[in-house]
Amino acid sequence: MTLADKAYHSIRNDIIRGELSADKPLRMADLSKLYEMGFSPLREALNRLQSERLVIAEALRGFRVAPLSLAELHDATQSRILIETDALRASINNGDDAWEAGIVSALHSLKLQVAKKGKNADIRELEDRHHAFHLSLLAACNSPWRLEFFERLYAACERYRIPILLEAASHTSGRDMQAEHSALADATLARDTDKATALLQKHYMATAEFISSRMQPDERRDDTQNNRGTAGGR
Amino acid sequence: MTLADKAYHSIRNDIIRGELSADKPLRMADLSKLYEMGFSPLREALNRLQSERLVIAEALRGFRVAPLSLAELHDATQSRILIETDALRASINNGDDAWEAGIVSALHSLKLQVAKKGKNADIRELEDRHHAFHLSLLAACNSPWRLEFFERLYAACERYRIPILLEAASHTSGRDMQAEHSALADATLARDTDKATALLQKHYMATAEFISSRMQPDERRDDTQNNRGTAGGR
DNA sequence: AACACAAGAATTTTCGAAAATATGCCTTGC
DNA sequence: GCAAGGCATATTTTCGAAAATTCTTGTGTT
Repeated sequence: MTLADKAYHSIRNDIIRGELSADKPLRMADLSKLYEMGFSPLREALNRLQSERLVIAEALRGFRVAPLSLAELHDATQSRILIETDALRASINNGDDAWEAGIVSALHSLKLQVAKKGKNADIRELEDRHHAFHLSLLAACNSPWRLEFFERLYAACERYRIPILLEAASHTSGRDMQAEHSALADATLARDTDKATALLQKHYMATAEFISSRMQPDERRDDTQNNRGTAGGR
Repeated sequence: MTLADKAYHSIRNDIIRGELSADKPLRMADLSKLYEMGFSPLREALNRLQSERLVIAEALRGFRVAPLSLAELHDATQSRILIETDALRASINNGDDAWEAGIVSALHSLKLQVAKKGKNADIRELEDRHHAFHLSLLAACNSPWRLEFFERLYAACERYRIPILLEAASHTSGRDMQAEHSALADATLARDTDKATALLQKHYMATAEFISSRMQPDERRDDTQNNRGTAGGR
């Protein structure tokens, strides 16, 4: 694995997990110190992330973390539902024994991690297993393109979910995520396509709704850093 | 526009138009001569294209043009249908006067270019207008993510279409592309969602079928350069 | 006071060379 | 004759500095 690869994974993680916050300018000198490498591998990583819409590049004005907005959350959620319900349908049609085993295994692994809740440091592991579970459902869809889009949208949505997960109050959402995951796995393994896709849709819409309701405080802003308000004062 | 941007557009074009053929290794020294710039902007461009699946990168072994395969053509076609029928539906719901005008204008522009057929050099212009027409249909869908996926899949499919367009025999496909485009525009402007999406689906499936049938000769190989078969001879 | 302009500083982008790694060839040993 | 190992070459990857551009600050003019 080259330095550029490491840079890519590190920066991607830091953006998704919110350590590099939305709209933050990414100065080469700072990144170079932070990740302990020269400009070349960093710029290569940033160029990849630009294609994935996690960073924005402006010619001769460098890179910055892509902004967040309610509009994008809704667009990403709707797009996920479109692509994943289709992929889930295909998976249910094509899936073999190994696919089923993968789902059971991923669900169990996720449950185990949820049981260990409380420690903040484990949120990353929890997220990895959550991602693995949703991927396992679609794994047999036999469509590299749709899986690619799944990955893109998963990353896009994770950026909205993580900050809320970090506020311990996350369980007060009034819903039982694990029950939803189990029901989704059950319907899928039972090859009940309509039920499974309906549950998947509800699962994503509920999450988007919950995030929307909690996003009001300050992050709802759609426009990029408008200093106008503060600068003009007095 | 920076050198890296120019490199990105040039290489992307050359891959899509087939000047850089599938699986071809992209050596830095060659690219540097061909595009007349140093390694840095070239590598940045290649990293972007890697994210778009137009080039493949292997750590410490450089880049090569992404391979073509019947399987990918079918996957990309099915994915296009999924995403674009949805986006077209949304566009028909949301579209305003300017959207309608854009379609009429793009269709007319496409027709004009088709009329000028014969000159090979115009295929690029023809392709640009074809792309613009299909984009105009979806322009009002109000979903940046779906438009992004449209662009990705358009590029992926164009790689299969272009080589066939270049063989002058392309018109012998037994179908009238312009009639299909006109019918598609008519149904869309009439806000007949079901008819428009059905036409779009047929349009793409017919193209994929035609390409499939013509791909037999030598490009059908799915696996990347497997020397096994020839080496083991007898 | 507001604006235009210019010099200096900060930053991004690009280059050319050095370091790291892979590839091909040739020898050596069996 | 053939595989294993090692040297030379080719290639990718990374660095550090130079070039190009933007941003900031200060000055002068209206």
